[in-house]
Amino acid sequence: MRAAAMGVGTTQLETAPEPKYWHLKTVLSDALDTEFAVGEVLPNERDLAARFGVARATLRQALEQLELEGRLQRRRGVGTTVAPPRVGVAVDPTRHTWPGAAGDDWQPVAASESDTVPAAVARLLETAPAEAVHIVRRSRVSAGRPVAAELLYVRADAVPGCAVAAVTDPAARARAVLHALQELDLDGQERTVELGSARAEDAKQLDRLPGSPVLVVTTRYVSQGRAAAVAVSTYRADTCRLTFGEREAEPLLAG
Amino acid sequence: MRAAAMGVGTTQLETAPEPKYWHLKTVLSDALDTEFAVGEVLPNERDLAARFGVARATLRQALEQLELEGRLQRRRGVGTTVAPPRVGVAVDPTRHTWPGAAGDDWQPVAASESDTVPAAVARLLETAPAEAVHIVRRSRVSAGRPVAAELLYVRADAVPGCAVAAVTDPAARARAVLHALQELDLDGQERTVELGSARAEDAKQLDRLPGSPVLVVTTRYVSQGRAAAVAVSTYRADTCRLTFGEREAEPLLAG
DNA sequence: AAGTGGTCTAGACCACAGC
DNA sequence: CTGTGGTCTAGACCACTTC
Repeated sequence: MRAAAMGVGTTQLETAPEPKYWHLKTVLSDALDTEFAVGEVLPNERDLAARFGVARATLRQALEQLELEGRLQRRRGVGTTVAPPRVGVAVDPTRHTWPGAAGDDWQPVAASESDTVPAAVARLLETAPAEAVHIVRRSRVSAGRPVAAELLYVRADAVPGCAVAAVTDPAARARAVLHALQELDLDGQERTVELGSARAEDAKQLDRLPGSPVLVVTTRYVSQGRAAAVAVSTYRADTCRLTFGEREAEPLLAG
Repeated sequence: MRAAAMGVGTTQLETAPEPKYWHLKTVLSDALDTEFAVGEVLPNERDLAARFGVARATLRQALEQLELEGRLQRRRGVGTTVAPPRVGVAVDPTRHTWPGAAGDDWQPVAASESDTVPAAVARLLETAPAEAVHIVRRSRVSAGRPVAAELLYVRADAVPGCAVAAVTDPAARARAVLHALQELDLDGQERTVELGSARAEDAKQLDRLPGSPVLVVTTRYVSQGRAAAVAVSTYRADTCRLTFGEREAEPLLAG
């Protein structure tokens, strides 16, 4: 088997002043570069741990880091495989447009109406407590894989309400809300990016376990001097590289 | 003691279909919101684990997630404290300027010259193998805390070389390289954001342990139709929220 | 010296995918 | 059913900070 090249005794883990899992990560990382192809499956964790003479928990700590850096992909019941380079997803089209405009590659999933939104969102939306808000769930797919899940909050009194309220089918309603948005003037938008962990619902949509690291992109859409909508998009941190600017940039890993 | 409010038996961990650490994280998160002030120190891990009737490793898994989300700060030998809200750091000044321009809050640390740069950087810089490159290390401080470490790669033949080469003091040399950059025309810049883990050197500069999660911002500066410089900035993911756009946005946590 | 979080071990059982 | 990664335990020792 291919992985036999990652032999025992070729590296001295025990004399290092640094943690074993750190050393292990380095060794594995080098092995991935030189001895494995994208998509190839690694030996299972118990074998790998034995091969390196460490406990399985220690081996897992190294694998976790490599997965965090987008080098590995682990699936329960299946195995650990070498991940392809991160896919670059454009986040900042130079053109400032509303969500749902022609050319954005988000797909509406469903919409509902609510008067309770997370406190942080309410603050960004500048809504009063119990003010009605449309909530649209969307999904972004790139290269056949789901890369992001989104919750879009739209102030109900920012869009002409009658046409939307009449729609009861969730999917149709989502389209209706997005369509109504396009009629508004867009003054500007502000974005933030931060690290988070996937909530249960987003995790399902992203085909990951709850708690997986995600890049949370928060966008605030301003119309007529006031926030009309707030989008909270969660991107898979392991597989995505967010790109800003005119054109797609080349891949670059952390190391 | 204050933490006594997070009592045993108030929640049923054992009947949940979801992992214990996940449940635990939720309970702790709620407790942080309602019963703790920013900066307050939590009971130590052994006590907390006993209080919730779980192994210390399980408790630590929950704490790890909360730290990842910027809710907690853990320091070896000291304890676990409640973290302040993430600080927003502006990444995309509307004005397109070179690094080192007046008004950017980066501080040059040192500079050296090298002909070996990471392969990914060389690709972005469009340099030939063994082509000379200036490497400037910079540091970004916000509210008295280090928030980011940066390595700036500048193509040696993009800047007038003579004036810089004569400078031997690393700090002075860093300033010289940055100063030389300002003379060039800046056509545009492209940015990417991805998740990474701190390398040993960056971790030291950021006052974190190696491997800590960081947001890696890669910027490519284009002059006269060719890349003149590439900046790789690593921001502390636990304490930072990157902001893009005209003005600073309000804080928003992942949950 | 005492107390903290960080690392590591050697087991066990569970949840899920695929045959 | 088997094999995989995911969760969990009850200990041990280490590195670091503070007194």
